[in-house]
Amino acid sequence: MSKSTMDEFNLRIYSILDALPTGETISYGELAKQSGFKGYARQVGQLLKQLPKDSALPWFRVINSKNEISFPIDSDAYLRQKEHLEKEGWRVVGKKVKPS
DNA sequence: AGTATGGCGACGA
DNA sequence: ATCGTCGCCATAC
Repeated sequence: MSKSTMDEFNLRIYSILDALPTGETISYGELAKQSGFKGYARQVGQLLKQLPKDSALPWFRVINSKNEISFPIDSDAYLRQKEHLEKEGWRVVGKKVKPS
């Protein structure tokens, strides 16, 4: 993947994520697919992990295809994501993100 | 150049 | 529901 292609990829991911409605979630793979880069789920993860902690983008609305938070249960990141999701009406049991 | 490591995903057992 | 195994692809050594 060339550098310019990557820039394009990043922009699309940001754009889609920015437009993702409150109360909704999306998977890494789905994001990748919608951006036109099917199979780039891991790259989505890589991109999101470099976002500043106070980013305006709803990074926490991105979970894996099994509807789980992709962080170790005891990590800080896990907790932060859980808080956010619950604040938007989800119930988080372990790693599972369930509708309330 | 080869290997390990991820905020992943699909499928089979 | 859970655990392996593979496939996937950029990054870091």
